[in-house]
Amino acid sequence: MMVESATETIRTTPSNQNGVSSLSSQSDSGGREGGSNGDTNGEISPVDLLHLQQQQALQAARQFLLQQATGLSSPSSNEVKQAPVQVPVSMAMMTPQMITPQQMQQILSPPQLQALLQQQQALMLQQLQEYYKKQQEQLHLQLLTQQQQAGKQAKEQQLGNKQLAFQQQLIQMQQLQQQHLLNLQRQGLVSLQPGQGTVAMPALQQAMCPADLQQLWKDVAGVPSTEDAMKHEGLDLSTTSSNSTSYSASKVSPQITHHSLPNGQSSIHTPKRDRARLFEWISSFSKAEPADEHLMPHSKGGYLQNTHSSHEEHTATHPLYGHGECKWPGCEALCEDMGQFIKHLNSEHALDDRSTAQCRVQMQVVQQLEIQLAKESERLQAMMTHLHMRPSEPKPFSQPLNLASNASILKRESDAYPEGLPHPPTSAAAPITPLRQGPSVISSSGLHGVGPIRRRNSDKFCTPIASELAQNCEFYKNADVRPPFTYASLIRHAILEAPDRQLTLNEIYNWFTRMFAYFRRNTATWKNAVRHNLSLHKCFVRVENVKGAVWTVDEVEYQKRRPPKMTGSPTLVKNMISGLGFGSLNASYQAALAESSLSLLNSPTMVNTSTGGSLNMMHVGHDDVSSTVEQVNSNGSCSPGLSPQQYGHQVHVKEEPAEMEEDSRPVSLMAKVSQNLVLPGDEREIEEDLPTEDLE
DNA sequence: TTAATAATAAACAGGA
DNA sequence: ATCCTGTTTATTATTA
Repeated sequence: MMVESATETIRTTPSNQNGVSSLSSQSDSGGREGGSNGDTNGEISPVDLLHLQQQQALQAARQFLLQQATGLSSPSSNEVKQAPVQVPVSMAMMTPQMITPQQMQQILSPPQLQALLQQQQALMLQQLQEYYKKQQEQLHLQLLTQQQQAGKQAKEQQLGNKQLAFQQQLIQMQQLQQQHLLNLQRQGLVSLQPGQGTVAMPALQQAMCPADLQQLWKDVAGVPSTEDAMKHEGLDLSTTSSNSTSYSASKVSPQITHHSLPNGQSSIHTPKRDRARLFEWISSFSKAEPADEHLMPHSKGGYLQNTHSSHEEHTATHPLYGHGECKWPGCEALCEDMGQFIKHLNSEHALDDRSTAQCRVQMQVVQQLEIQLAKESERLQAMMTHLHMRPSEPKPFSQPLNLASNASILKRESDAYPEGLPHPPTSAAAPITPLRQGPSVISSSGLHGVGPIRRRNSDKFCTPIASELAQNCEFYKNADVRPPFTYASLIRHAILEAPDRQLTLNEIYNWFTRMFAYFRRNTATWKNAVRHNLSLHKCFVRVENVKGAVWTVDEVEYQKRRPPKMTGSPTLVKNMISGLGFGSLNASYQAALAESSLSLLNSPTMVNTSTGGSLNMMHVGHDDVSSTVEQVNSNGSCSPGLSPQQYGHQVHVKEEPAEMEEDSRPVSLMAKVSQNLVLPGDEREIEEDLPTEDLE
């Protein structure tokens, strides 16, 4: 299901590229495959299923991460010129049957790649979880049966042994499952960038809810008691088994158990080998850490290292020690001083299975929290966006709009945003793209990563440049990928990002090189293009300054030069709306839209007379959703009442009231409308795919 | 097929 | 003379 939605994106890839048709067919089948697998989960061997999906996801993931790694492994200083990492693109060489992850990566925009990966991984994890759950239940059932039978037989020792075996199996399952999950994370999710990380790892969230984690902690903490009990051969099954069961019920355990534990012997009983493995496991994280550090400064690896090298540090403070007690999860042992704590740490939390398992869990907790943070951040952003543009947006045509329709707009948007799906980061900002010309962004972003290219699509209607940039800032900074934006939109963005919304040519250059690795080469080419754009487009206004000339943006002009195709009569607008497949769109809303576009047509003077905030806000708002947010970022002065002067002087500098926006307004409206409309639609699709996404 | 748009290349001018 | 900035024209590709 999720896979399908991901491939859906691919399927709609533009038909102008050689490999596209092949892509469609390929992804189509892939989508079906994934879907059917998901449905027949119970029938097909889960291992096969996982394998298949893992391969799909990981293949893409690997490629993506590779790209990231190459971009990020080099000194990440913005100014450092990076060796261009270019992926030779030859779509023509693509055979219909062969879509390499590389090509996928090139076709998909970073956010889309992320979305795809996340969806696939989410799917995998979900299915994994389901499968594990089944296994767990089965096992538990068996255990109970055994208990009953054993009870009847009244053979205490045998019972003990059997139960012990199951117990061990349970524990092993837990561990393996955790490891499995973590492996998946590591392969696909761990190294995502912070910005992108905000949308990453929903999969884990699906696999675990906070309550699970809590329970998990208890259970993992409970492991030692089992261990001890087993050592004494006098285990208290009633407690331990229930513990483990409750854990496993929510967590699951793998069938894989059987091959790692052929005779049901717990790893606890083979400490040497396992410790070696554990150590290896842990060090793998420690080693992996440096590379990822700048991506996830708060990464768990550091934590792990801290934990395990703590005895060497002996500093006055210890992250695991506070208020006189050990802060090791689930420990809370009282330690009078640091020395005692260290002692306790070394004795109780040495490198063993339990500690490692707890570490794993802690990692998951951290990731869980990161996910939560990401979701909340996104929600905040959506809220800000919403509050930002709403009050101003309806103004120009507030009369014709009744409250109800306004409310419906509001609702749609607010419904759409907070979901915090992996996809939305970009799609939320570029809602129009997926449906109307969905793939355009995709194709433009990576398809021709090198050389002279034509790409402008994302700029077509509502440029999601701000949010896209915000989301993938790091990506573009480091990856030698051409940003899928027009020069004009980039320049505009650069200028608007400036504190006083004006930049010299050189500053614009610097912004380009700072923000995009791609523009750190071929400087002559793109600089010429920048100059060309500045001169050519009326939306860029040159203002003589004391110290030279600066460039500003005339938002009105910028909006004017927007796609002419979408302009037209309200009927057209209406038709388009219905044509977009929003059958469910309520009629009054449509009418209101049409009407509002009319009112816009009829009141072109508003544009000029009202240099006030509302006008500007409208433009800003409609242009790209997050540009309002972006203003918050760029200069703290941004507020719902964005000072008109900020645009005001620019508007005045170069004003051509005569030729009015007979078309620009409807365009703006359309863009706005599309955002409001497509989002929900987009949302619906994804919602079906990720039913458990939104957990709260 | 056509028109609009964008990217690219390049010629050119003026100023520092 | 050279570089930077800015304007303009031409060509080509893409898209609707």
